[in-house]
Amino acid sequence: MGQRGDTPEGRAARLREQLRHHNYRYYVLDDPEVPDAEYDRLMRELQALEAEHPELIAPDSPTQRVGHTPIAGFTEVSHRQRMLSLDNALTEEEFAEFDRRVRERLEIEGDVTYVAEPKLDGAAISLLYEDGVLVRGATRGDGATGEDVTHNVRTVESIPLRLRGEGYPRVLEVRGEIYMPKAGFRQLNQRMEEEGGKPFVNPRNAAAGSLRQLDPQLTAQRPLEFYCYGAGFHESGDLPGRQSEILASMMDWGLRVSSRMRVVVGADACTEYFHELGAARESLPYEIDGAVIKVDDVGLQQRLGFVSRAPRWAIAWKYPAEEEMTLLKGVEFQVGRTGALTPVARLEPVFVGGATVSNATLHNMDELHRKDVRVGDTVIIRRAGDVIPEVVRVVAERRPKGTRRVVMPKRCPVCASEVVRAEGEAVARCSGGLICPAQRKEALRHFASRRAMDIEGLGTKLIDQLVDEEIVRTPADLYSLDEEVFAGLERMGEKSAANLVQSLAKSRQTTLDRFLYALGIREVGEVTAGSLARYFGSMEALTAADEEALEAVPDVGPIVARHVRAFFDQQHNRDVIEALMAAGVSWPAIEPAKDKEL
DNA sequence: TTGCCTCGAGATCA
DNA sequence: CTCGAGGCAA
Repeated sequence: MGQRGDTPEGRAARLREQLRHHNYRYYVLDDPEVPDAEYDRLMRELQALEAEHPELIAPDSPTQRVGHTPIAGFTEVSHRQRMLSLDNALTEEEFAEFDRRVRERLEIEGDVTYVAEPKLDGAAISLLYEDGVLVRGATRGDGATGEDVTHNVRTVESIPLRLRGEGYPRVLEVRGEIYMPKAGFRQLNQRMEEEGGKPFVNPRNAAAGSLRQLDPQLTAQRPLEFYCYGAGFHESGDLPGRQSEILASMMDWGLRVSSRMRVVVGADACTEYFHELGAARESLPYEIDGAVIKVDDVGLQQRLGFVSRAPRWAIAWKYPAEEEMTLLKGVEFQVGRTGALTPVARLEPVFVGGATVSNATLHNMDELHRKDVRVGDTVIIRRAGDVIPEVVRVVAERRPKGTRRVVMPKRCPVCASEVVRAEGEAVARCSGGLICPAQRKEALRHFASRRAMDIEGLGTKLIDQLVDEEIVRTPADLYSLDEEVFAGLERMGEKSAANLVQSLAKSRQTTLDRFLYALGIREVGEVTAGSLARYFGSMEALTAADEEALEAVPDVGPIVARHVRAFFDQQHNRDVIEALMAAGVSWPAIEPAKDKEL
């Protein structure tokens, strides 16, 4: 209700102020001041006012949370400060070791002051505020570059579109976790099932999936929440000197911080916190997989610095991974790109750690025998680091009679070539080389992959067909195929075939780095391929280099040198390279670094 | 490794 | 409608 003499601008400003306040009370403090009906009434009034005076609409108005048009696609954003991951501690000893290292590096005799908080199971997010207004939300990505998900982030009510109060830096990056509470997850799944959709398998995937929607109207229907846990980049304004104070400031600015955040002094207090949190875990309204412990003093954090991808001043102390029992139905041997035979456990599917697991690698025979895993056994499964399925151990009491030790096959299960295990090595390899269709398929997959030749549209199924039908033997064969050949394959129409021919043509123009990497030389990954390319500058120089010359390349030791030399010593490898170049694969010339140094 | 989303395109059926 | 590919997150 407008007051007499109130201008539309003034009224709109006051309504926004009130709505922001109530929103904050409701979503951030979880302590509403007014009934929902009152909030709705204010919101409707503002909407009406804005409809009447569209010029009054501002992007940070509470009415503007949910955009009405889907975005065309995701764009990349580079983080102004890298988003790092955390080292893990899985046991009390490992945590004690972390604390010991911190004290040692800082030369502190007594207790270190830490900040502890729950580690939520959601998706990490970076929020950028400029002049207190939310201007960008981005996913973590690889830490350096993430995806712009601003349109979706804005729909999360516990994320303020505008910061409250004052004293925040003019540019402030807030970091935190977007997650889906257990209750919201249950309701959402119920709703989806009622509507004939299929439910999400766990809250984490539901949250991450919601953030990847193009249409913010859909995301707005998902019960997402946000907790902030730190600051990233900031400019024109200072932050306090302690993590705990930074978080306190964030709360003043209207950001939601876990109410279970605590300042804890010394390792013992951390341990106590960890166990208390563990006891409360079940009853928490959200899923957590551990606690995050950070050194409180920012000055000390800076002195501690970083190791490669993780800060030395923080650790994720995780609860033991969930374990389940299931039946081991068989052990198969998978043939990799280098011919390595990896034993893989085929399991009766079992839901563990938020996903259904039906395969688990057994790494190698030593590992397999150490655990004495046999077909027919009941085994304990977990997802190590909550990702990779792992056979923990056999349940000995449940072993049926007549099981036998698993043995490495004498011959490759794919091509029947002899399997050899080099002296002192843990892995056994198919000796068939590129005779072996499995190795050929893997080599082609690698060749076509994004970071190698980047042949779009050439996926697993297609490669399988091309190799099985003996249309393609080596990567060079790919370039001699035309649309008719592709169109004759399963699930390939004219359009797909033409697209594939196009992307093959495009891949011809590459770089020496990529080409070297694409060849799949053992021990030559992206980084080494880059070093070799820069050092030698040309295929001719590299092919001619002996082991001694190779070892002169930075980060290339005797093992890599031997593999590289062995690769070029094989006539058929040289033939393939020649054929590829004859097919038009080329790259810009590089000035060899070798010559510059001399 | 699994699950999620999106896109393009082929397969299926009315 | 379903599938394959690709990209992303943990």
